[in-house]
Amino acid sequence: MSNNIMKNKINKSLNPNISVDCVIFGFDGKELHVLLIDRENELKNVVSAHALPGNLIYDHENLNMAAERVLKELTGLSNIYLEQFGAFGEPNRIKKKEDQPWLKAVRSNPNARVVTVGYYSLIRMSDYELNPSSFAKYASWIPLKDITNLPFDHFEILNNSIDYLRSNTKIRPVGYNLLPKKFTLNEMQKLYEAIFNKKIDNRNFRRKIINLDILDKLEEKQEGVAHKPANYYQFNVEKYENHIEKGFFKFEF
Amino acid sequence: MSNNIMKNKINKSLNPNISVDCVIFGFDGKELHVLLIDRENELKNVVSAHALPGNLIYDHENLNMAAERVLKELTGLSNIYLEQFGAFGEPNRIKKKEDQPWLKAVRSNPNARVVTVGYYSLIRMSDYELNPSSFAKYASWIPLKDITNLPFDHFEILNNSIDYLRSNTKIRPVGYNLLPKKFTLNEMQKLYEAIFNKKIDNRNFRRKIINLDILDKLEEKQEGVAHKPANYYQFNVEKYENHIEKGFFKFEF
DNA sequence: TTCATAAGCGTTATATTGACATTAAGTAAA
DNA sequence: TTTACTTAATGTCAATATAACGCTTATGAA
Repeated sequence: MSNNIMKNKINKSLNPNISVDCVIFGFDGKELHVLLIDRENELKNVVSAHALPGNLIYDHENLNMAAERVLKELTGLSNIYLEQFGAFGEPNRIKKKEDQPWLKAVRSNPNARVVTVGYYSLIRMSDYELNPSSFAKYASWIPLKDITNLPFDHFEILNNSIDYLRSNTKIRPVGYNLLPKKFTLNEMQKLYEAIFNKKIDNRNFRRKIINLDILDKLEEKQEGVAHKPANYYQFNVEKYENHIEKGFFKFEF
Repeated sequence: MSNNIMKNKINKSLNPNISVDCVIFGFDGKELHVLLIDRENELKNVVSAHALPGNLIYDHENLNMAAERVLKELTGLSNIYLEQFGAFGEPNRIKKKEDQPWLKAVRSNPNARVVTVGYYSLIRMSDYELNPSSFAKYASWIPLKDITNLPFDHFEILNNSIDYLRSNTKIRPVGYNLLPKKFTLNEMQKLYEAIFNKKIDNRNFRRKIINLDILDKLEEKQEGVAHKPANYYQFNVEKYENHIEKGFFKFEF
């Protein structure tokens, strides 16, 4: 075996012990969805067909690259900003009996201990087309509220990502990736209500958001709606980024 | 080889690809310190003697357990609450030339790609004795401000943990593990000043902290000091835990 | 007695908060 | 063309939190 081939082989090997899993939240204007893959594709009659898109990483790529690659391979989505939110490493996290058939079908070393790193992202569903490449598997948007269990520790990972999303949303603005370019304040409010899963007073919401000074009010209004048309807003990217950077904290000294 | 021995061997094997690293912040009443191990112990003339305490994990332990074990083995510290703050997985994170001699001295597979999970903790230095067991290696407290470089990506990991600590301190109270059982408000203020590395107005600090309603004012005062004696306070554990749980966020709807 | 040191306190002007109900602007239907 | 329907948009008040700012107090040491 020549040195080159050898090197190539080493570089392109999947690491049996490290994986990434992606929690992609999508917003359709009404409720939060999560992007799940359909494992029937790989194994018929798998106990729970849906799972978070995730897989082992290659030794030549870093964790972010791995998450992006895996997401693309499994769902077709690319150019998505992914943020790490935690590592999950219970020794038995993929040892449940019902999860073994699938592991055996897809892993060359199904018994290896795997630590996974969780990544999450927020996107507007209408911006992306699922499974566009022939390489991509089958993935679909499932309403968050309908997800009650997942294989492995994916349900725990999902719940962790939700906690993370909520904490994060209290600390810095959210929505640039979730809302259309132009949106109404009520659409934005619905997004926040979806994230926190509770009703928000609309006067207070508007005041708070506007005082953040991250939005530009446009001239444009809704058209063709059977009610008073709402004004469109858009994010002022510079101010938005600035707030993302600094956060808005209660405790400043 | 009997089944038992085989099992034991599998269970007790170090995973070559996954490690944990611990950033332990200590407070002495004046400034923040970080607990670093001295690698001269294992290899003479190593380029940078100090490093974060960290090592590969066993396949039978979860990440938290691994962090606790590694910390104990390398520094002697135990019973410390460790919190995960990130995973670090650049493919070349341990590939720097100057780091190789040490890796070769301590790792059976020094070329393996290793992803590490960072844990951090905050403790009062006076509460713990370093290296008490014969098993423990050499570790010492280094003032944070004096740490300008570290081997591998440890300096990056350290900086990440500081960011995490600061964000966290803006969101929930800190200090229960860092301050003595009884402490003065000025000691607490010094802690916050050490964390944020800036002066804080003492009237405003007192008002904010007291309004948080997490402290109990004691009858006791300082004795033997050549100035007006300060009143002692202690954390009201129940209220403190409650605030840790809920956080104090600017954005409530 | 006075000196040095750190502790401890208070006010004011400004901004932010939560709670709460009505009017406005457009389409659709009668 | 009038009326009904639907969602958008707005304002006030009382309470609370904020930043900025300097002087007095209690103790041990000299």
